[in-house]
Amino acid sequence: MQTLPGFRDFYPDDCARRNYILTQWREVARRYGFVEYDGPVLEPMELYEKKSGGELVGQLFDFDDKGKRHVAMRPEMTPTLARMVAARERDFKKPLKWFCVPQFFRYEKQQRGRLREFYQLNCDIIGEPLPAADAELTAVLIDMLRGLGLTENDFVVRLSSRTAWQQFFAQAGGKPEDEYEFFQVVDKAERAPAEKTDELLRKFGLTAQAVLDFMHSKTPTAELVPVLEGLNARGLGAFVEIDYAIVRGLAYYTGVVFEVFDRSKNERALAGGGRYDKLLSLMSDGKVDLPALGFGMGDVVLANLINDTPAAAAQRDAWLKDERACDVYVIIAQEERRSDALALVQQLRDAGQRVDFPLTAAKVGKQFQTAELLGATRAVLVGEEWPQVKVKTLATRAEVLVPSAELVSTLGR
RNA sequence: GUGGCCAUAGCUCAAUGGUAGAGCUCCAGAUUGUGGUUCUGGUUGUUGCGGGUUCGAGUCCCGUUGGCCACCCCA
Repeated sequence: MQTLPGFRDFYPDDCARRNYILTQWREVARRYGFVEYDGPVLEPMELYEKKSGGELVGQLFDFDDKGKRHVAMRPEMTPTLARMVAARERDFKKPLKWFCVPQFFRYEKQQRGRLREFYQLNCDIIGEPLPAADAELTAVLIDMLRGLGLTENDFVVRLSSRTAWQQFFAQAGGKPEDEYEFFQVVDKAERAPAEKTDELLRKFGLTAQAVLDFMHSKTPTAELVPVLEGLNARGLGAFVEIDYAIVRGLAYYTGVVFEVFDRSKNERALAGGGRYDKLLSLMSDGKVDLPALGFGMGDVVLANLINDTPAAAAQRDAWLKDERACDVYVIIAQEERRSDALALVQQLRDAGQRVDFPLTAAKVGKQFQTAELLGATRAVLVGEEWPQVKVKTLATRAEVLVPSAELVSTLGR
């Protein structure tokens, strides 16, 4: 039996590498004052039909449960977040800075950087309309990646603005109800042939050239200036660029939008997000009307980039080594000392040490080999020296004799 | 959802249509109280699965499942 397509087994090494990313995400989020929340993995289907108008429903893992409820594995967090905020909005001081590290499920064809199951950090700020929030969100995003050993040479945040395109469209005489269709054309303008774009834009009285000229202008709009200032003040200016080619696919973005790309261009987007000031109101049927912004960052593309960035991979490997399963391996050189050894094992574990030992009789050489394999930093040899034991530092091969009663305090240092 | 390439030992890969192999890993020993090196020996396969062509198929053909890549999409 193999795993379902797009799903992963996490062997201990894989699990440790995954946890490295999740741990860094949580640490940096907390450093920025974000608090963690979570919701159900399984949700009623209607929750997702409401927001997207059914377009994304084909990419859901959905089924009928035994109570005949139509349910779906969660493909994203925003609907759940909207429900949670709407239900208890008054309980929380604004702005809310919430994060979540959910596992998502999307029925898509897998390829590099895209599976059917993945983890995605979600950070959202709710209840703050001013650009200071956009700068703070972008800053935490940058520091997430810096914390994983990536630099401005490895990735770039491309900042853009839906507002800027709205104004561009309005000045050309476009109507607000045509905005989304226009955004879709803009989104594809760089990839599509100019003639095709011209044809699609004709009804709006626009040309491909006009759109591309604006797209490639690097002048920040009034909305983006304070965001850039906020990042420059933090010393993070080198990580961002203005790029109006970023539009984002979905309809609900209202202001600043951004995507993060690796400089090598080998990967899909590392993260994406932006402001969605109307969405909470839409999803709560007007119960709460709070401005909001957020981003999502998946583990799959990120892990690829770390693998292919030597400095980041080295930092991860150092972390993994530090997380190894075992501090002390207790070697039982004489089986008649096994119960004495077990007493020591228990004392060390009570003192918080990570301790392992052979469950069955084995040669001393084999036991050292196991200690080595488990990444133990020290071995404690229990045998003919009793009531003393030998403490050996495996890296230096240095041995000292220690009375067994003093072992815990000796190793505690 | 559409199209292209691929599938051989735990891993990386060999094998003109003619006896399925190598390296690494793993296990054991050299070494009965001392580990990463070294040496010796050993285990491991319905060649993804199901059909077909052939005297004979890992190899050719059809189907199927899975993987990789591009497009589509990307909450």
